[in-house]
Amino acid sequence: MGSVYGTSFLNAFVDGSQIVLVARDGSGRRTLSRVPAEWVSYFRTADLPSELQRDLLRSSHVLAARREGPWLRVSWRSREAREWICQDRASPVVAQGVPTYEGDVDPVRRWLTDSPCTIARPRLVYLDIETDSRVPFSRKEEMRVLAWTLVEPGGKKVHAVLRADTDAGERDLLRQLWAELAAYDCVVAWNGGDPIKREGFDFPVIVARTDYVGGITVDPREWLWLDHLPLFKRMNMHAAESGAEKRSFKLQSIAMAVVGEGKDDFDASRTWEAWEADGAERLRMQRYNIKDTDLLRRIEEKTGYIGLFFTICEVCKLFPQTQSLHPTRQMDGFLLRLGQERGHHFPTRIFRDGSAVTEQFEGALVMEPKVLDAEWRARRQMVTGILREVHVADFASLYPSIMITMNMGAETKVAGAPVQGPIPEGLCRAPITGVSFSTREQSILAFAVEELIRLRKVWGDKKASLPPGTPEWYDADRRSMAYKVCANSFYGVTGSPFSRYFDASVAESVTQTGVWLLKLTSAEAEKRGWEVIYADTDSIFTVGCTREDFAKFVEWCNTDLYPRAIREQGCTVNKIKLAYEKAFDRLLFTAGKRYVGRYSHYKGKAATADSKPEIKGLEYKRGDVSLLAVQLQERVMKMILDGEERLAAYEAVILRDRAHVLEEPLTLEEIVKSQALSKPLKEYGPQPGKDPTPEGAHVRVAKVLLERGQDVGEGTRVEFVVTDASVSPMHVIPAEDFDGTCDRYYVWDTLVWPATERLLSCAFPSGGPGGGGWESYGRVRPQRKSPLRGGAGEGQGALWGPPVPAANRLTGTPTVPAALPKPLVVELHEARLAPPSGLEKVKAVLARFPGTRPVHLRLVLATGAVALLTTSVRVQPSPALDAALAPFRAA
DNA sequence: ACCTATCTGATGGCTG
DNA sequence: CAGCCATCAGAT
Repeated sequence: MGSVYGTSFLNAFVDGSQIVLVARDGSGRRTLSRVPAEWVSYFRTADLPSELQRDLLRSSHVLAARREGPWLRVSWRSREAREWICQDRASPVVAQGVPTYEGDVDPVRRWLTDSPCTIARPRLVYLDIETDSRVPFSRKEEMRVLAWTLVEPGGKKVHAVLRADTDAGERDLLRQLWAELAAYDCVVAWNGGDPIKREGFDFPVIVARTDYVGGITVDPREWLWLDHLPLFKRMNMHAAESGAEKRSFKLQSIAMAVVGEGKDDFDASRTWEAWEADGAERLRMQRYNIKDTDLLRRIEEKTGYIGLFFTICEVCKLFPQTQSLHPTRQMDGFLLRLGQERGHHFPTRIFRDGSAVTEQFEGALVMEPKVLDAEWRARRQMVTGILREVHVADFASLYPSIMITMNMGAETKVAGAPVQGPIPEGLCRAPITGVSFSTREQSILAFAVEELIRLRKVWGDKKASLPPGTPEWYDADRRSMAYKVCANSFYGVTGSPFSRYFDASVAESVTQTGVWLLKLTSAEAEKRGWEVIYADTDSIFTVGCTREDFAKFVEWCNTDLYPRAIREQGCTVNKIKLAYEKAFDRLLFTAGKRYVGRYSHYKGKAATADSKPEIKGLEYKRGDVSLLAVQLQERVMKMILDGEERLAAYEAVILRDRAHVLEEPLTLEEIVKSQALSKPLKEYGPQPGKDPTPEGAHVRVAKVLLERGQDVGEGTRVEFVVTDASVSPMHVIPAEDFDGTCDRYYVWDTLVWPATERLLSCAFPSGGPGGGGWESYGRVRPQRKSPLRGGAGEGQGALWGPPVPAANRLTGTPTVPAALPKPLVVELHEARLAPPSGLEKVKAVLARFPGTRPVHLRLVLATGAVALLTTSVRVQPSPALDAALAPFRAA
């Protein structure tokens, strides 16, 4: 088939015994060509006993066989024949334990791997349809299509609406749609799903309706169907700045978060009525449809995710359709091709049943943040938990670098090499696991990852050489990013039992070499008298040194420490590189993987007043917490980072929000919780052969929504409101049923306050104003149920619950850890601290009496109330200090 | 059908 | 029935 070699293809699919290849000719016309579909498996001839080889070659199931170096390439007559030979226990190949290679690769992948063709950039179009709203979602194939819109990336729109509520009318509408689609190759829709598998919405509906109305000759396989929703999710999860883009994946919510565009004023659950009403109503529905479609285009304009995905597909030789989003497919595309070029083949992927126990392996090192330990703080005389001037270094692309440096790969792994002691010539050994790899020939994995990193740099350099913002600059940027995405995902695929590259000992050697490097680096930093206060996977956080010290240290690690240590493991190359990434001016941990900090510099560039803080793991970043919780946490976070030390200032913010939660009307968006269904709804609840597990609130709500005919498939985010958490299981309602009633005590005690309490009790561990513990702001639920609930106050539930009992204000046991030195308490009078510099004057006085005890300043306000100000100053109490403070003392 | 580590909250059994 | 504990699910 010389005519199709070396060209570019848009799509391909198996049709009987042939592959149909889709391309476009010079004038842009779509062309179809056919090549034979091959069901291939490889053997190593050395593995095949001669008798078995003879039998194989004579078998009627074999279409063709040829030698390729040490390999035997066998083309089977059918998929079933190949499956039996490679996977069935009764087959002589499996019975004799002869390994097979790539015996699961489908004909399209095989052809793409073997031919030097490239992936063409498809013509992209966005699609959205409106359907009959009277039909429940569970019968989506029975919904009549009322309108459709296509939008091009450039903004050009085509729209059509049903002319008559008849099958003939719908046939015309769909015929028009397919005629327009002929100009495009890749169709993008939000929750479009899969046209064949009945998943999602738009794609299966138009295919099912086309079948139903009849008379339209079209093969949907000629198009690439790409679901924008999972694509956005996958690309955005790591990139999202806050939880706003994770809360709901409805098009309207994402559009709001990304392009800042609100809903069109139209009730989507009444499309039928709008169509039937004709006139202005119908026009509104049409406008709504057009606008929704255009939102897809605008989301892509902002994010560039589809463009990046197209580039990833080009790099990995995949067609840009929904299935190609899976990293296993991406790595398969890249590595099968690379193996072919280098005369190497990979094991047949065995389909294990779900119940099989998969091999687990150890992961990365995560240190408990030292600052959370009260004794540690006491030793360092820290009154607050806020760290200052913390230097952070991290390894550049740690896992890819390790894979290259240790030449890791299933085929370079050496069985039976010594786990400790001297390392034999020609081997290198991963520390901790003791797994050895040959250094004589580069592994495919190492080569692949090195190639990806090299190409990333090529395009990164190219980008730097181009005028920013030009199409070429964007293209180079996307390519550089695509190579990075691939390089980073390869370790994960190696650790996945569903991948043909799965090897737990290789994956574990990757993670444990990381652990070893981190510990090595940490030990060296501590030898210099600095303290490593936190480390996670590929980064270390250090205090006690200057910027110059730390920069020099990182340099020394790269030029001295690592080259030496790596050589000692027998490696012949070294790609390990540490970088001084940033320093935090202020940094607050609440737990491992949870912190917020403000930079003093980032890669040497000094931070400015508007530099955004770095937030990791906190509720602020999560999509499942209520908005009120996020807002309070955000405010308090900013205050902490701004250096606010007057606890009374925090109290004001807390009490204001608490009063709002307990006493004022609350909006749905402030309190709604959102959780995803991680599996199909049917799989919740008691499962045969498994212990019964309690049903989560979101599952109970999802079942109600299902009853109402809504789409609640796997991955759907369910929004709900808790109406009574004082009973078990707690009472919940779908968000759409919210009428202003909710359990306010639950909202404060569980949803809102704990997230902020954790911040404050880590920042100011000795407690809130007046020395009470921060926990005293919580526990607002009265001991007994409000008499208003259920009885006389019918219909109000907890909505108008009683105000917070006075007993719950600022009481509780102080939480000063016993190990901390007792602070010296100095009472000051507000009037004597006249701004602007009153407090500074007091601090200046304190600074003249350096010592070992922390000071708490109690400020007596004009109203008689007392506020507590913590200081970072420590003093030696003395009569002289007493005298110096006298002018500021309270009467 | 990409890994592990970690944290948080819901739930239900057990205990005093 | 509050508090402790183990277990599970979900999120990062």
